[in-house]
Amino acid sequence: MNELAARRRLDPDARRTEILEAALRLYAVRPYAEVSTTDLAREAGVARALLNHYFGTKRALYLEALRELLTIPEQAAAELPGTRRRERAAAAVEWFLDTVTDRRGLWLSVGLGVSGDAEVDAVVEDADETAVDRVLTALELDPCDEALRARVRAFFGMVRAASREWLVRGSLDRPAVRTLLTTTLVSILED
Amino acid sequence: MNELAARRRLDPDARRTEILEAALRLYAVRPYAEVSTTDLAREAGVARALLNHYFGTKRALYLEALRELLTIPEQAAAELPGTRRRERAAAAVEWFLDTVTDRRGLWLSVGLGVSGDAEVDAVVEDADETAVDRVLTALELDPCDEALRARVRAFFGMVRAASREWLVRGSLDRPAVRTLLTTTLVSILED
DNA sequence: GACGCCTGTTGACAGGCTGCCAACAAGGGG
DNA sequence: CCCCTTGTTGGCAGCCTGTCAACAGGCGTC
Repeated sequence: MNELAARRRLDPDARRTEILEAALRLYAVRPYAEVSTTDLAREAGVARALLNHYFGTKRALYLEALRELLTIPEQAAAELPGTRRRERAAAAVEWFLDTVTDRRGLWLSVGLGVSGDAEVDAVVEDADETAVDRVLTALELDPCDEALRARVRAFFGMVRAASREWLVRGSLDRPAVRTLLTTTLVSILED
Repeated sequence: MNELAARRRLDPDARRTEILEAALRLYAVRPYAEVSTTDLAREAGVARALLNHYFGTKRALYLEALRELLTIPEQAAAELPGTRRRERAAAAVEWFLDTVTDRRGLWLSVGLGVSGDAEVDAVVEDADETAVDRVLTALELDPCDEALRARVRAFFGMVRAASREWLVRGSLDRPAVRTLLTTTLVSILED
């Protein structure tokens, strides 16, 4: 921290946000294990100890960043066009593809699947839970049907894998992904 | 290594295997980041430096263990009962569920999804590739159709997520998973 | 049966990373 | 203008990993 930038004194919330955004920027490029707290501090233009002060632990900061990333913009999704279920499902898929296109770098980098790590999994599962709510509500289905929710969560597994095929491998183009996901979504909804 | 066990001199292959199996045992319980080379060495009853001697790096040992775990027993799977495609698909799914039931601990622990880490992903993708071959061959479909392969890989995403719902969450029972996967598999095969 | 060599095996070292704590200083209140 | 709250930092202690020279098991040789 003996850089050009002098010692600034910031509002805690502002500083927290600065650090979080720096973290998101780094995790967008390299995976968790390859980012040191020194890197994070440098990117945020801050002393390393400040990370611990605000987030306690490197891991906690990562979880926070992950949660931030996975938080779906709560907007819309309720107002989907179409009347028949298949049309509404197609619209939901389309909306998802748009969102992913925006956040492409981050979405793909932070790890999209289940990690085998309990805390990381918990964050991902939380995010999935609200996503399931959104989907079921948008499709006018019962959000309390546990078996149905489970099938949608399973469907999300395919969503992640299909995104990868589309964005990383390039083995499917966007229309193909749309068709695949829409068809599958409709199919799993009917028992 | 000043334990009870005296210094044994082993055939390199045997020692390699011992270490690998020790690693699989540990990774079955704790995730990669929480297992130190000291732990690995103790579990294998060996000096820490020997891990590096045989595998070069802690990470390389992990990748080896992961590859070992994901290697599908090459047996069978070609001789599936049933004649119609749906029957054969159902049989394939059933076979998969049996396999997972066996290796449950390991399968679930090592992380089932995409990790965001290039090398780990590569190992998982390799395993997926041969799995795709098996499935398409068993179902008498063209293993060279790239779009088809991509859809099957996407399907594997659902397979992993559904396994989780079944084994970890208990939100789906085995018959429900079977139905879900079979239906979906058949559905994605027909463009 | 004793000796010597090949090589499997190990202890110790160096570098790097994380969490913690006492000390420093920005900047608003008196 | 000074002081005090508290945001911020440098440095310390502990742990972890990769490397290397040295040790010793056990097979071949005499």
